[in-house]
Amino acid sequence: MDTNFFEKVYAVVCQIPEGRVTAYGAIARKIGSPQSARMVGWAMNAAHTRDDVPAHRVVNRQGLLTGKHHFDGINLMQQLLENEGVEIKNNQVQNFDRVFWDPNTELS
DNA sequence: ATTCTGACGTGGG
DNA sequence: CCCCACGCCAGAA
Repeated sequence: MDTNFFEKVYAVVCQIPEGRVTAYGAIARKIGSPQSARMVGWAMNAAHTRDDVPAHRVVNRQGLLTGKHHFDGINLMQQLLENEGVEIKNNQVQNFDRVFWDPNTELS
């Protein structure tokens, strides 16, 4: 929470454009800990209480909505993404390559 | 203080 | 191609 690590994660996640998704590893890489992808997920867990952090836009490397179970409803994450124009099928982001937003590439 | 687990990712067998 | 193990850091029991 107070740790700068979470702040970094929030900063990146918060910058994810609407209708786009990113991966935990991509964020981890951006903040300087490419192998700490787990922490990114953990940070999201804490972030899920914050409205400022669109945790629903963060999926795993496969494009799977792995964290959907942590949301209020199992469909909430998918609903939010679909609402933004992201097509989801069977917990998987369709056209993942197209909607994928890499903070290292797009954000610099 | 110690131990385990966790919304991942990569590498090796 | 499928399965297993390791690494990373932080928080909770």
